[in-house]
Amino acid sequence: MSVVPAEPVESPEPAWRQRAVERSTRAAKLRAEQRVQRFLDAAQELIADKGTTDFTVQEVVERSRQSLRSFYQHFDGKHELLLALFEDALSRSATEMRERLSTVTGPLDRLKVAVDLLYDSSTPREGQQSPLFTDFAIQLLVSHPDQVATAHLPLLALFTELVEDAVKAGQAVTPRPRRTASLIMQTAMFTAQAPAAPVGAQPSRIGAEDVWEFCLGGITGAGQATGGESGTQKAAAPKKAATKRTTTKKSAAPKGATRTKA
Amino acid sequence: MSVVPAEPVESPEPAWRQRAVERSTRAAKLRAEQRVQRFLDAAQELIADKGTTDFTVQEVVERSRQSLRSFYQHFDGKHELLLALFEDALSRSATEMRERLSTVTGPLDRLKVAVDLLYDSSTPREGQQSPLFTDFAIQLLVSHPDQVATAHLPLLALFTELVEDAVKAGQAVTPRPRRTASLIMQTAMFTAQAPAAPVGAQPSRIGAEDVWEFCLGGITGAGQATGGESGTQKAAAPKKAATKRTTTKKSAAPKGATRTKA
DNA sequence: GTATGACGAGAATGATATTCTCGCTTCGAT
DNA sequence: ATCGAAGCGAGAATATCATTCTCGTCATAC
Repeated sequence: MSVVPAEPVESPEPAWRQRAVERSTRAAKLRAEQRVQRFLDAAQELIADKGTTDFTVQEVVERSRQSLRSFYQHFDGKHELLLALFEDALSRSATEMRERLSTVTGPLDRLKVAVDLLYDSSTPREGQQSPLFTDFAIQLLVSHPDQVATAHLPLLALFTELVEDAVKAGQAVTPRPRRTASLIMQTAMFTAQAPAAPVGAQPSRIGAEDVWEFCLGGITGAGQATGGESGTQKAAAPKKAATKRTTTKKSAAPKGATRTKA
Repeated sequence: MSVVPAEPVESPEPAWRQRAVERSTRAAKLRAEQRVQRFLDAAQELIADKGTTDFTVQEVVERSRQSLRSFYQHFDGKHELLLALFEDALSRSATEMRERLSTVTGPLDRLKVAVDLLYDSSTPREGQQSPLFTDFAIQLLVSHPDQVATAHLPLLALFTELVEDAVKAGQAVTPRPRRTASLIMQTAMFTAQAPAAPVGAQPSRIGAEDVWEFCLGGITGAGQATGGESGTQKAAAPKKAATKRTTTKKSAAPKGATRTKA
C-alpha cells in the first residue's frame, strides 16, 4: 500500500518485474494474512468468552501470542479489527440466512423468516454468541457509519431481493425496495437491541412477531395476524393487492426463487 | 441517602424530628441542586460549542467553575451527567412536540408531523444542535439501556397517545399501541441516525418521508403517498379501515384532541 | 553472507475518567 | 460568637486503554 512509487503511471512497469516482485511478495502476504487471522480469531474468542466487545487490545495480543507491535502493523487500530469482525459476521450471517431460506417458499414467508432470523441474531445473549450485531455494531455506527453501511451490504442485498420478490409476487408494494429493505432491517436489528420497558409495564419486550407485523402492515394494519405458525398468509389476506397470492405466485414466483441464490 | 440509621423501622421516628431535620436539609439540598444545575449548564454549553458530547469532565468542571471533587460528589460519573442531559432533552422535546402538534388536527397528520419532527431531531447536524439524540444516545443505549428506556418515556407516551388516537379514529390498527409507538419512534430515530449508502448508490439517504410511508403502510403498501404536502390524507385512502376518515373523525376526534395535552 | 523488513518484548506516551489528600469555608446549632 | 461537620477547591495520584516507540533478534531474499 505504501510501496507505491513516487512517479505517476509512466512506463507500464514490465510485467516480468511485476511477477518477480509478486512472487517475492506472495509469501510475505500469506504470512501476514495468517497473522491477521490469528488476531481475528483471538478477538472472536474473547468476544465469545466475555460476551462483550470490551476486550483490550492487549488481551487480543496475548491470546493470539503475538505482539502489540505486530497488531498495529496489521491494523489501523482496534476499530479496524472490530470492523473486520463485523463485516465478516454480517457476511457470514447473510450466507447462513440464505441457506435457511432455501427451504421456505412463499415470498412473504421468506421475508418473515429472514426478519425472525435477523431479529434473533441481533438479540443480546448473556451466554455467548456474537454481540457483533449488538453493542459493538452500535458503537461502530457512531464512529464509522460508512463502513458499517458497507458491512451491511450483504444483508441489505438479501433483504432487498426478498422485498423485490414479494413485490413481484404482488404481495408487497414499495417504490424503492432497497430503502424498504433497509428499513425492515433496521427495525428488526434495533428493536432486538432495544431495552425492555423500564418500569413495570406489561408491554415489556417487543418481539420478532411485533416487528414483523409492523413491517408488514405498518399502522394501517394490513398485517394483523396476531396468531402463530404460518401467520404470514393470513396477514396479507385483508389487503387488496396482496390477496391473490395464488394467482400472482404463478407469474412472479419463478424469478423470485431463482434470485434467492444469485 | 447514606444517612439512613442502622436500625430498621422501629419507632415511627417522631414527626417533629423529621421536620426539623428536613428543614436543616432543605437548604443544603437546594444548594446541591444549584451546583448540579451549573454542571448541567456547563455541559450543555460545551455540547453546543463543540457540537459533540466528547467533552471532558475537566472541561465541564472548569466551565462551571467548580471542582472535580464536587462533580463526583454530585454525579456518579460522566454517564450520569449525560443521562441527566439526555432525559432532559427528550422530555423537553416531547413538550415542544406537543406544542407544535397543537396546531395539527387529523390523527394521522399529527402522527406524521410527530415522525417528521422526531426524525429531524435525530438527524446528525454538523453545525450545532443536540447530538443528544444522536451519537450520545447511541452510546448510552449500549451502556445503560434501562435508563435510556426511561428517558424515552415522555416521547413514548406522546407517540402512544398519537397512535391510540389514530386507532380510535379508525385510521390505524394495532393491538398494542404502545409497542407500535415504540416501533415508530425507533424507526424514525435510528433511520435518521443511519449512514447514507456507502458506495455510489442512488437510493442514498432514507428520509423522513420514507420512514413515514413505511410506518404507515408497512410493505403491504397501505400508505403509498409518494407525493408531497398533505400526503397523509391520500396515503390512507386505499386502505379499507382508513378510508372513512370523515366519518370516524366525528366520533373519535374529540377524544383525540383532548388527550393531546393530557 | 549480509542487508532488510517483520517481529517480540515491553517501556513510554497520551488522553481520560475517577479517586484521594489537604486545607479552607460555610452553614447550622448551641 | 463559637464549634464541628459537611461541602468544596485545587490539584496530585491512580487506573485504564489505545497507540507509539526502542531495541534487539531472526528469517528471508538476493
